[in-house]
Amino acid sequence: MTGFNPILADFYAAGGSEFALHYLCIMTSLYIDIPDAFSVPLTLDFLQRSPRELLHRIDNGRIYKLLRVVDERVLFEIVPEDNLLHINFLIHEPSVAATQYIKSYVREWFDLDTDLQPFYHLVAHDKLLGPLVKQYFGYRIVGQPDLYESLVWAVLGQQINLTFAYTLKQRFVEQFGERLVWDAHTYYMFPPAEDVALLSDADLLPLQFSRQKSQYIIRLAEAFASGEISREKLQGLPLEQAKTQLMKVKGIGNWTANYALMKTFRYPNAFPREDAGLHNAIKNLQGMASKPTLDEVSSLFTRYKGWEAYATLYFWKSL
DNA sequence: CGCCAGGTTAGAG
DNA sequence: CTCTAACATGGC
Repeated sequence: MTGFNPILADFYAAGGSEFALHYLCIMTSLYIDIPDAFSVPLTLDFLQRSPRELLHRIDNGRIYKLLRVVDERVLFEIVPEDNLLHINFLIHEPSVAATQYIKSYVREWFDLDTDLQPFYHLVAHDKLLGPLVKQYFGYRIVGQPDLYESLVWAVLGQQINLTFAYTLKQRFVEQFGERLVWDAHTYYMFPPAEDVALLSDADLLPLQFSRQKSQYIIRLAEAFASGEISREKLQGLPLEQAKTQLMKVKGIGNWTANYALMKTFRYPNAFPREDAGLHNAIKNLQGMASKPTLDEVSSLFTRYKGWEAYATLYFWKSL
């Protein structure tokens, strides 16, 4: 605890302890309202895609995560309840600013502020997506509020299968990320750009990064550490301008830029048109003999105009 | 062993 | 602007 709390001061003066713990629990609670079209089980499924994920932990339907907020380390759990998410801060009470940050982080992470009704209305009778949005009602884009982390993860996943991408990420986070042990579990944070900027191929090649991935990631970290790129600089730009800025960095092509625009900036019309998984999903659902060409993808997506990101999410879900 | 994977770049036409 | 080779390595 930091700062003076008159109630706790009175309490400590009285010499009790059980009451203090109880009181702390109440103090460190936070509630987030969730919209109707939000599926907790589907969100948890997504978060548990890989057993190698170290940046959050799911246990008994609760989500645990450690975040750095300026110079604070905040460990919290998210407890889904009927129409809200209950957030408990563990270890210690965060500052007011950090509390607000966590609250907006979670809202962004699960995209709780998007009204999905227009999308559901648009594709209700769509031959391809209609059945999917019924089956996976309330499935939302789990985003990545941190632009740097979003881009590094996208580069890690370029041209390799997702299983191996998670292996690389696990090694990267274990070796270079800060960790905190609490209640017999280890929580990790993504390696900060300032640290990664100082690495070299000699550090990353042993983790089985290709020379290309190693270079892309180090240069990306340098760009963030120097302030050359930041979420703040790109926030609010029109989609095409933001994409152009991102693609100036080596290793960020059209696919990666769109991925970040979709997962971090949440442009509803951004989507990775070149994505292999998307192509396979379309091929399967259409019963095509081979994967669609880029022109065919563009043509198909005209009917999802304004909701391309969510259309892509449900195509991926079909795989 | 072969094919593919949540691609990107540099270079040629 | 489009097409191609090179990159690099695990998963299945």
